[in-house]
Amino acid sequence: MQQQDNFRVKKRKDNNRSVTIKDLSAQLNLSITTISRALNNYPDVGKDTKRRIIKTAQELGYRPNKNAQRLVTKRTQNIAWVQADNDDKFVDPHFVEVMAGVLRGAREKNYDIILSSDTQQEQLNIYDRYVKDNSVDGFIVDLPQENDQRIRYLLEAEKPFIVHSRDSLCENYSWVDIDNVGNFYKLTHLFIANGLKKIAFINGDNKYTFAQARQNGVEMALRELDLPLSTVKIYNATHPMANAGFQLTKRALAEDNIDAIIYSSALMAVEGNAALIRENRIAGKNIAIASMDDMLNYLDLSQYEGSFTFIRSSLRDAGEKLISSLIQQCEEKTPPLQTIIPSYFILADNIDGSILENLPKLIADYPNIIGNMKNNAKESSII
Amino acid sequence: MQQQDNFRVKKRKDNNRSVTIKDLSAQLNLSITTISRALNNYPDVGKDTKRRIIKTAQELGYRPNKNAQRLVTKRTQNIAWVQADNDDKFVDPHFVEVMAGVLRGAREKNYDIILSSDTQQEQLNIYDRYVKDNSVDGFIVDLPQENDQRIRYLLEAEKPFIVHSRDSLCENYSWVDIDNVGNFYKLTHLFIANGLKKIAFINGDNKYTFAQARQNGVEMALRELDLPLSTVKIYNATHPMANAGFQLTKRALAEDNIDAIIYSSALMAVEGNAALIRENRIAGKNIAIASMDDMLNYLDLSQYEGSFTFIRSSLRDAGEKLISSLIQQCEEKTPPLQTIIPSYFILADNIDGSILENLPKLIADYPNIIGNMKNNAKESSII
DNA sequence: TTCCCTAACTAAAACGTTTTGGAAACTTTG
DNA sequence: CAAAGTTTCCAAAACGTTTTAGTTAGGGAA
Repeated sequence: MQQQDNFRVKKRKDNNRSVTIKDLSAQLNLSITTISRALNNYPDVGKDTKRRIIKTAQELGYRPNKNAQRLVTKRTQNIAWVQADNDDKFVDPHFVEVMAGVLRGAREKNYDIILSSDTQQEQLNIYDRYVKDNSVDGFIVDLPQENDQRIRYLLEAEKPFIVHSRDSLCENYSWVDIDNVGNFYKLTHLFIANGLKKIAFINGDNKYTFAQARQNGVEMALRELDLPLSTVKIYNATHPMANAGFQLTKRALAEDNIDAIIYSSALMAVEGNAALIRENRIAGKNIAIASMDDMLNYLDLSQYEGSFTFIRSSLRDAGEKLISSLIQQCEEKTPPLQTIIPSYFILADNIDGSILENLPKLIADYPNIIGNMKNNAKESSII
Repeated sequence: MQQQDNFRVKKRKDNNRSVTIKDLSAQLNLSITTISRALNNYPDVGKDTKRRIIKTAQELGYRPNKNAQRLVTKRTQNIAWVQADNDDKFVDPHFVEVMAGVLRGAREKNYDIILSSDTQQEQLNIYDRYVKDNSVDGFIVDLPQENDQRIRYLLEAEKPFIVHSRDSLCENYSWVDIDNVGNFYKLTHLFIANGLKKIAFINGDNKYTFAQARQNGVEMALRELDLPLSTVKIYNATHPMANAGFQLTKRALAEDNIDAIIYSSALMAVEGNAALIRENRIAGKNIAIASMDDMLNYLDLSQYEGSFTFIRSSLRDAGEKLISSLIQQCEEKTPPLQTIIPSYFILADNIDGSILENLPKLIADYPNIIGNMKNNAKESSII
């Protein structure tokens, strides 16, 4: 045995072969079992032995072969994140922010993120492949639509997953979301209370539940105030972002005599501002502007603060929460984890926010409306 | 044996166990070897048998266990992409565009992308881990700096990799880049020939080689024209993007009596335009503006065309080329693959581009300058 | 008939771990 | 001193593939 050991150690440099547990075993004259158990912190290995093992493992640069580990443990420490790539546009730039959070959380827990993309029809095949070929432990699901097929698939397959945003049947699974209903409910109240009469709401693509929820929030407020739904005219950016902010703002200005615009994304708000300037509409002067602000690090909004009202929430925090909840769910069987990421209102100088504090309590049961009002009330706060 | 088979097949549903090659073997009364060889297109399996095997494999939804495959073949079909996450900012939004291309190319070849992030110091540890624990076949390296430690590490480790952009010692490895030197050389010539006297160049962070190359191109043109380097005043956005466009434009306007600005990124150009408007400087009227345009799908530039000059190049194409070259390199031992992605000039209405056609031939040997002029001359074209 | 060749198949080893089910040596207890 | 624990170690099986090194059966040539 000992001879073989030395032979092995000498051969180690050949052909860039990795150091294996066998090499350690040879070097240390210990069984493979003992080494494995030492490195995995089992209690049944002597203190000195353990120290010795760890020391030479480091010296030789030993790293357990992940694929062997994964084969036997059936756990991969990989999380899949499949992006939609329908047309040649692809990729919401908000994705970058979420990703930053996800990657950070993954790193902490020693997980890796497997990223891929495909058309909506093909996405399920990717899911299926990942499930069946054992390459991931769980999934991150993005931008759900109502009755989303990915959610159905994963529930059926009993694979751990977590959804960023949620649909209206959000009972059985984990998600991370903001309080879209409550935020836009409050915002509508706020604008109406400040005397605004005719509002354009430039929302995202209505096929996504986040956009539906925002619309629901707006309409809930209007109903509560006994105002016609037409008080807020809704525009949907069917392809999110690309130029929609500019074009839809132009349309909104042309079609009605509006005194306020609400944007569903800061990217659209900034684009739209260019259109406003051309029409001599100045935010905070002769028109009120509000926007969701997802804190995109590459889009500096400080020049707009004071004249824009923002609902601010951190996508990065959402990303970190997504991955940490998902990993928890992969490692221990937990009930679904559902989190609301807090949002804050940053008010334009000419907007009086006192109304927000006196808003009627948002109560629990709007059966067909996305958003659990109980959570909202306590989590969402105002600066 | 046969009894066991049936037992196995019946048990398949239990506990969500995946279908294995053994199940197929049992079901079909064939050896594991034959099944493996049939599915991998070996010639030594009968036609009928092969058909039968493929049929039942599909019926049972068999997918070879990736981790077992990876263990024995020592090939993972995984590519690592490690992002820098230094401070709490992180993530160049240009990344999204490149990613779209990379993911698309990966999907085509059935590869997966493993994405992770860490601080610059820690990144090498991630590389080292991936190499030693056998979890990837190759690496994508982003935003290199001069004498980049990641490149040195990977050359040393003899792992396949490809760099987006390049350093000045770009001989030994694969990269995909645009002709930064040539583009900014031409642009400078163009502006000077159009009578512009004092230019601000708002460049990226100078620690990256792409920014250095762009500066080199500008200075090469000035030297050729016997103009002082101060003709173009260079500003570096030390943290790329975030608000730099706005702030640096304000500074540039305050510090000199400039008649032109060159932006290294469209994001900065758009931000900067807001600052220009405040000073009553109108692009194409009383100031000339040029910008690199990486075709960010979420940033619509059509409203600026005509008054801005753009150097346009597709990051998505770069992404696709990156991954396809890298995979090729992983699968066959090839010499380094080096690609220049073409760039096109889109001229502002008031800019005369005829100068570009008569530019002195860019010739080969600028030893300390990034960019191989031979490639540039033939690949870079003009619309 | 015998020998060789080819086509079609297979048993067993290997990949590098973890896990199972002990065994040996040493300590404590009565 | 024997019995009963404890501590520390280990051989072998298992994970699910691919690959190596064949074997078997059948057909054709001599």
